[in-house]
Amino acid sequence: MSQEVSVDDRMNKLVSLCKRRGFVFQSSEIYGGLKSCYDYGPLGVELKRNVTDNWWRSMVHEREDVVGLDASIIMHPDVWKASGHLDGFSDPLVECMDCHVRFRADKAPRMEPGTEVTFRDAKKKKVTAPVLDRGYVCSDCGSPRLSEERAFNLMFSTHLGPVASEENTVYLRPETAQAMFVNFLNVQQSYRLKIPFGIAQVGKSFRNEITVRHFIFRSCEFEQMEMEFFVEPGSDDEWFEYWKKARLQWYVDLGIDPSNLRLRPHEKDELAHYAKGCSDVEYRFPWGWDELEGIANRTDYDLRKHQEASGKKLEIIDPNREDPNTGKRPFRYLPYVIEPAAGATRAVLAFLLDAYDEEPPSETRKDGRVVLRLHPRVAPIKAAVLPLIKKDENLTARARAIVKEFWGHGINSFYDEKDSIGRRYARQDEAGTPFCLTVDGQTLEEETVTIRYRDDMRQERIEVSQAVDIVRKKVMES
RNA sequence: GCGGGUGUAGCUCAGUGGUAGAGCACUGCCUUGCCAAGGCAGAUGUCGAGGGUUCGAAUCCCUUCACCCGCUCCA
Repeated sequence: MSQEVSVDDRMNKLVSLCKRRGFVFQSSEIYGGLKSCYDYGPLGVELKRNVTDNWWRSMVHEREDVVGLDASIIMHPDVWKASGHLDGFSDPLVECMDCHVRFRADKAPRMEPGTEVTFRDAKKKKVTAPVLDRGYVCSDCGSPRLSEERAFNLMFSTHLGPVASEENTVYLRPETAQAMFVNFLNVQQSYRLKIPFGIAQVGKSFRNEITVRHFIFRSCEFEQMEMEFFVEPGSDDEWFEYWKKARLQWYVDLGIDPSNLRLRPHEKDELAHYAKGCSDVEYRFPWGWDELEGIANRTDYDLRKHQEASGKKLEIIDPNREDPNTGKRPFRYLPYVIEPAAGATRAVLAFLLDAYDEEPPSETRKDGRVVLRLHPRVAPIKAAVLPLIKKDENLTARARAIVKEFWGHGINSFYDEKDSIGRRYARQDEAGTPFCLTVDGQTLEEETVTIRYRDDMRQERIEVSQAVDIVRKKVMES
């Protein structure tokens, strides 16, 4: 019990820290805030960019077989008709008049209309009532006394053009994936790609979720990191296994505690209609295990749907191979797709929660400290440069020069001369800055600075001329 | 959307009808100079918002917005 309270506490403390230090603010706060919308402050924007940049680097830049795409958020409405989002996103919801649970009509237990069913009402009394013509009962208590079905379209709609009308209704994308399918041949042909290959995209998606919860975990406007990997049918199982492993490892490599991560295969009844297999990368959030990323074997479902709906062939033509069925060249086929689809904003929350640590008071620090043990690669600021004494212009000038040198090498670093040195270290600990360089009298005499490590507060002296290299190596190699 | 809870300074919170507060944080100066040191001075509030009751509302009533917990959905 006490543990649950402290876990709850951790989330609340993180939300406070996010606001206090400028990671995340509530959107439009001075107007009372807007549901589920959040803004990323000076440190938050750096962290989020580092997360997506590291994803891009690992998925696109460090591979021969994956290329990038940045597609428009508004797409032709037929795309969503073909993908099934226009239908599938209008889930009829029903509320139980007895237990007040809200559930999806299409997932409710079916019953023959007119059947007398016995269930317990709100006062737990046994009641009998006939099943309505709709032919289902409450998925929770079994009551047939239900509200009307109400359709909820989960896509945001707007109009393309100044006059609002049915004909020019368009939608904000509910996922980035469809742009990769629609552009499949454009990318493949322009870049002379051979199967297997992937198309990656990072960007915002929008869903009118029924319930939003858990800070930035589930919001109506969110950021995705998705990659569609096109493979020859038959090799899909192997690639599915490959990407499951690779994606889990990505989080581990960026410092998430492996004991807080797991791969959870979907149950058969949980699988989306298009998927042959799906596994979620889950993180142990304060409220329980929850999804960071889904890796799905989408088969040729999407390309087939778009091929049918658009009337354009989306097949790969391999002139050097014979069709296994006819024995003739070329071999034409629709590739299968393995999709690792990650939530970037969810990853940000996981990185923050996993890094959040409170140290009790110790000999060196009587107040204890709050420290974000972020991996150096995702840390918003890599190095803080601090003159030991503000009054000495020689020290401040030297420190500022060092910061400039870091900037010149593309390393985000920060200059701070305000308050005592201990207080400045504490501020950087809360910001997750892995390294502090302190410029003191010795610096001017022998061109050395102390480097102080966030995680264990250890200090050592290094040559100023090597500072950039040392920090860069620690950021890149750790 | 349903049920329960919360909303007062940047953060954590006290304040149950009678002059809006504390700690930390923040700004300036002095002292100190390697882990949130001390002193002096200072600034800071639509008491979430709107309406009502009252001589008087942070406090009572109504409406609304946002957040948290459960149900539900998803990356």
